[in-house]
Amino acid sequence: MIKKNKNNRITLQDVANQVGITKMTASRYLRNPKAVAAKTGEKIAQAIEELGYIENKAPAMLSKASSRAIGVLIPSLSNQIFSALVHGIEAVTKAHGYETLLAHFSYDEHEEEQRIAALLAYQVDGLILTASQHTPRTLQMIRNAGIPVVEAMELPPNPIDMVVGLDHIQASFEVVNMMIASGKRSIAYFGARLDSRTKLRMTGFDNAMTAAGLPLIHVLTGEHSSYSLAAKLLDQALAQHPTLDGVFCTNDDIAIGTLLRAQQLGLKVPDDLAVVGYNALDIGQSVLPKLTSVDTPRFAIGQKSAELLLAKLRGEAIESTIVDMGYRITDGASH
Amino acid sequence: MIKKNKNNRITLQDVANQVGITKMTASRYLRNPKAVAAKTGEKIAQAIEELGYIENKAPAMLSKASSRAIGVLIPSLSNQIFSALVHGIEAVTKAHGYETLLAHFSYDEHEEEQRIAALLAYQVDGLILTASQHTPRTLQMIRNAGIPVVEAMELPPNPIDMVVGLDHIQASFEVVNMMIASGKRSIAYFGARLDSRTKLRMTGFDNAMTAAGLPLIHVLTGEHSSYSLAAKLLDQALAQHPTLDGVFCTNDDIAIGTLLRAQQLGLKVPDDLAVVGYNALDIGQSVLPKLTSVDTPRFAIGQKSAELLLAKLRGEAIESTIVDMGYRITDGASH
DNA sequence: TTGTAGGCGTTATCAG
DNA sequence: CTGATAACGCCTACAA
Repeated sequence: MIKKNKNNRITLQDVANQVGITKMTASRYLRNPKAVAAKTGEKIAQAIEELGYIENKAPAMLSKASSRAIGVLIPSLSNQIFSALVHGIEAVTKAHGYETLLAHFSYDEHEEEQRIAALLAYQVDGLILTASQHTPRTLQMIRNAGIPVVEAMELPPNPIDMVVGLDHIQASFEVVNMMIASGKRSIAYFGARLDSRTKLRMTGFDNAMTAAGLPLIHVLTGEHSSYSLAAKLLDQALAQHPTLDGVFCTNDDIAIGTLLRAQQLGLKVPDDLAVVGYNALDIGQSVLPKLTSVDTPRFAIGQKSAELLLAKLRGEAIESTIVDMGYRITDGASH
Repeated sequence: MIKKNKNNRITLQDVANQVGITKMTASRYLRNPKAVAAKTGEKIAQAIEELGYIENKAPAMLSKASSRAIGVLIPSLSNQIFSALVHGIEAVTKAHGYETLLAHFSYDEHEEEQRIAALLAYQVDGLILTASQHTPRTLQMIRNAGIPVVEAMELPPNPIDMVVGLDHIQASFEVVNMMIASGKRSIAYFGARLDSRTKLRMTGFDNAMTAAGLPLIHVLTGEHSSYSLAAKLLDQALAQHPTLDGVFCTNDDIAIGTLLRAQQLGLKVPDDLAVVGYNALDIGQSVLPKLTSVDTPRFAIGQKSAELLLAKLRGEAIESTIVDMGYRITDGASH
């Protein structure tokens, strides 16, 4: 009969009892199997297997300086961008034996604050954030925790600590200039769910249009972006601006919805209406014409963010605490 | 100067020192502000604010039976289905003051095993899983932990504990019968990333086709589903089966990609080719004709899963440990 | 209303 | 190579 503790979970003591040693030896074996006698090690391994022992993170969180876990905050669980970012992060953290605690906050600063408090309660050694806007209390909590932080995706002007991102204003400026160079004159910006990146892209759009002496047309909504929402935005834009000949969209979901709607209305893309997206999702390759979009290196941003964070945790010198990972404009045919 | 402990994080002792009381009183205040004198409470609140004290989960994980956290495992971070499931779960857990620890495993049983071990190391009180296939070691770990488990999304024949899902075989059977009733005779099943739900839907497809005396056409790939992958699948299917007049897809991503590709090839949907999807994502409403799909109540499944789990944690009697949440076939026009 | 003592599971440290 | 002891931060139980 297997003895269990109050929590009904197997402890190192149970393993030690089974083998007839002290938990100290079992503990040593777990961290470094060669630190105990080969014979003892074998018995311990067998007991662990037999009892189904699972590590307990609590004591480490309680007593050690490091919990060997980092927290990652993403705005949304259904966005391929952040999925790729997380995969990039985990490619690095796994290789270094770090746990990744994931939390999402639905693009809400106060929700972010609560999730960060929860992650800090789990004693994470570092944080990777994906927004550049934080509540004062969030900033205070992070300061108090005294842990390294990476803000990923953007290049915020007043970073908390380290930054790995790209210049969304510049990328938007460049791609809108391409649209203007194609002869488009009445271009609208379609924005949804007004998060910080949506605003940066709008700034880039505004800069390009203003520089060309063209009017600014903004069609914005606070709703979560979706394909069907895009159709509504286009209908609205065409009603107000019948001469509309181009749309720069804050993301590919909006862009695809706009493109499909335009084609349903009998508009030729890009001749009658240019449509440009952002993020270069796969679906942009499945429509005709292929979608012109801004490709962002989110996997690489994740990797670099994790590398910077772990380097700082190891106390290594960081060459640059602000890293611009750049972007690429895809050669679509929709602009 | 604020005193900090070894971990450099503020503890209740720091708060108590600041006020000139013992940490016990501060602890009491946190759990129930009315348990201490009003004046003391005010001072404690002020000190907590001033020092930026954040709860530490470690002692609770270490000493109490309950960590007030549950673990949730999802296969993918970029799938709206699981995003909705998680939102449903959190709607319930938040209301009950439970933390949700999220992990993803990329549709890989062994990755799932590792993530479950990690969640158990964090002393979660319960688990919500989204797959019905688990490694033997996963099952053993869960048994050893002795915590309640909900398997969500499917109705597995040999459940670990509780189940909240729907009958994918029946849903697929029904929708394929609709295609047959529309006069389609040469229908293919498009499957990607062969997870358990893909297989269940294929079984439903097979059942319907066999019952109608029609041939089984399977076009499968182990790749992650995407719009552009769907185009390849359709090209392949048409090459092998020139008389193809219908496609039942394992999900809407594949279905939309198939529909767009069919239209690019000049095929009329549904007259030349019927296309039916699964999950009823928003994009199905943005294409013409609107996509016929199977709508699954994933938010409600999340809610119900969390409710069952918390009820069991409270020791309440559960009426039924297997809950079928049903499905609905959308009235699209693509079949 | 507030304080004291002890314990949760693991590991650093020091002994053997 | 292995063992004993103390410590981590909080909470339960008991005491004042």
